[in-house]
Amino acid sequence: MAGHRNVTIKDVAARAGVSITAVSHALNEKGTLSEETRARIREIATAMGYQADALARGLRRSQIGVIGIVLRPLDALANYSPPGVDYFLRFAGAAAVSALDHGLSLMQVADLVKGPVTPLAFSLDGYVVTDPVRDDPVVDLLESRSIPYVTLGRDPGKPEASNWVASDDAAATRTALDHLAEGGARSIAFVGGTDDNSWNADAESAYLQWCSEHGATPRHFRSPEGLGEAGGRDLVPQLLANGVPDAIYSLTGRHAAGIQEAMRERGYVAPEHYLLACGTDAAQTRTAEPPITAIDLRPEVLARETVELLARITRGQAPEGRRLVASELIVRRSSQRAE
Amino acid sequence: MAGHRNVTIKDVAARAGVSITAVSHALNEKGTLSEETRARIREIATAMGYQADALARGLRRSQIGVIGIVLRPLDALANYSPPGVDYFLRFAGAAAVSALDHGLSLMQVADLVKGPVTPLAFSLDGYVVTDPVRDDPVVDLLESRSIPYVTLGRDPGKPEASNWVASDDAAATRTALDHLAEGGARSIAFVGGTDDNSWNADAESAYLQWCSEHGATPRHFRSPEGLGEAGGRDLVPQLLANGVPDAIYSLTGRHAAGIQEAMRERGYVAPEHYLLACGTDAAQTRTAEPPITAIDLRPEVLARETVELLARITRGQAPEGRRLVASELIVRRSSQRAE
DNA sequence: GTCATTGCATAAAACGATTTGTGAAGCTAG
DNA sequence: CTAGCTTCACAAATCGTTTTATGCAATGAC
Repeated sequence: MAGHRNVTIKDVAARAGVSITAVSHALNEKGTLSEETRARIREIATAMGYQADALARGLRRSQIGVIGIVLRPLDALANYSPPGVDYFLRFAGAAAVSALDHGLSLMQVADLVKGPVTPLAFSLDGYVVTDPVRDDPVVDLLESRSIPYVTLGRDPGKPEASNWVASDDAAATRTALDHLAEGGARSIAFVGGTDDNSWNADAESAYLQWCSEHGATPRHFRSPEGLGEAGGRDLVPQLLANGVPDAIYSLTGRHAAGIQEAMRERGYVAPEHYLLACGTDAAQTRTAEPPITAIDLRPEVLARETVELLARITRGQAPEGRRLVASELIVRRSSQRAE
Repeated sequence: MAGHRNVTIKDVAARAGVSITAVSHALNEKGTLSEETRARIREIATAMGYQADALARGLRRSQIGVIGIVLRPLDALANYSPPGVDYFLRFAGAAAVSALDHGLSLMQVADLVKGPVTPLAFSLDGYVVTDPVRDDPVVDLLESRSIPYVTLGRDPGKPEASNWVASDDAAATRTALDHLAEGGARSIAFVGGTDDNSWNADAESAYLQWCSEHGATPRHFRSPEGLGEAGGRDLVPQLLANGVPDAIYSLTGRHAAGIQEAMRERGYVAPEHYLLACGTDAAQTRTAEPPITAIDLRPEVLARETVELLARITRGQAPEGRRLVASELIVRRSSQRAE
């Protein structure tokens, strides 16, 4: 059943009694062929089941219809799909679907900068890079190879860049804090990550701003993203150092889950003893006991916008970047003061 | 920052003062160059940051270092990542990692047979096809293009084929049924899917066999995979038609979840009123209330074996296929008779 | 001094498309 | 009849590799 060599442009040309140029022009609406000839060639081509070889075409056009995606924060983690990061999985899945709408397909590329990388990596049409950090080596690499890319979240080191899509983290943070304040919280502690990306930066500065506007004393903590739940747990003694805070706002889902556990072990349960909210929604926030109020960053919308921007750029169109996507607060039990 | 054309083999040749043939030979350990020349060329090449263009190389070698994966059962579903199918996600994730071990990377290809498909689809080195059904059009397509592939689960229409890896579903089914019987169940109902794939077929026939060996009357139901939880719910009246069964063994996680819900609504709770077990593990079986006993198909092991087999085949080595992977029963509350 | 033999390097032909430039007809205008 | 236009098709160059076949020195044997 093997040896069935695929039909090439040469085969079609032979059958149609024309040159390969004619075939190429007919199929790509180029050149100066007569409409009759075009039609005849098209007909024969489909009859023979001809499909242009993507590699050969790509070699000429330097476009192969595939974009890469680099999930930056996951590069750092040992496991590529730990629980609590389903924001990225949802984003990647949605990006793949969106890509199809533009006739592109999506290839996930693991860590572009270390180790042997996919041979195809540098032949892709463009990249989506999620949550780059300042002076991100992946971004630098793409720049040096002049491969187009769009980042999800601003690149903190490139304020002038416009090739990004991001969730409106400042607004989301204010919404969450307002919600907690409405629940009666006066002192709200903030827990962020340590990666130098725009998500952490924007949420943090929005928190500080909010505190100053509301005359609250900021209580502000950080824990490395990589530590996950353990990082959240370890923070609890500090969180309790000056008494139990009225509310805790944790950016990452894994920290939030760890905090909730460690708090419970000490006898503090949300929403009775404190309010809890999280900056991103995940399986963990949904299934926690009690379920944790969280911000839905709307990865599907973000993915659509990101891929659309990248697709335009690869098509050489003028990019209208810097797109902000509004998030949505999902109120759950952890922040609803009992009646 | 653009226009920074990548360094080609020609550039390296020019700098080294040799022919491009020499460069190619030096870098690929071919030809009859002297060891000194080889070394010198290698040095210059790395100094210049040369990396062979994957497309051009692929055009010659017809191997680009990328394999495709088709998640067959998901093609049928509207959404590509509905809850309860995380077996596939785990499998795909693990396959990607395994691929890297073989210097390959993995590209997920959505539905190869309908609609416009990735241009690159037919230039990939090979495919992993999960759970093909009888006369699967995807498999036929790959055959007709003589693209190598390995299936996860036997192709029911190709008993002579050896290019497959599968979980040992007959053994797993017996293990689960034995476990339920140990819990005191005499009548055990079986719920399978309707897809004509080997998973359904093997589990079903193992069930019938087990029943005849144990003198039990088989009570055996089917519901289309696509219906998900609703399909499970709708089956409950039939399941209860002849009284409450001692135990229910549902192959898919989504059916199991639906069954559990609809049973509870009628006042039947596992494990008090009946025992429940599921043929695959998923977020739903873990977080259900009570958590559902399930079979861990060990997607990571399956992925490793599958990719390894495919990698050998693409390298032209003699394939040793037909690999069976043992599953593992995870006992949870739904099947543990209270003391 | 000639003829093999060996050692080393290269020229040229693929791979399968796209694109640029050229030219052969057929037609019209003078 | 010829110059000038169109109209339509094709030859050949190109993309960046790999691979096959060829060739040139230098060495050794007689």
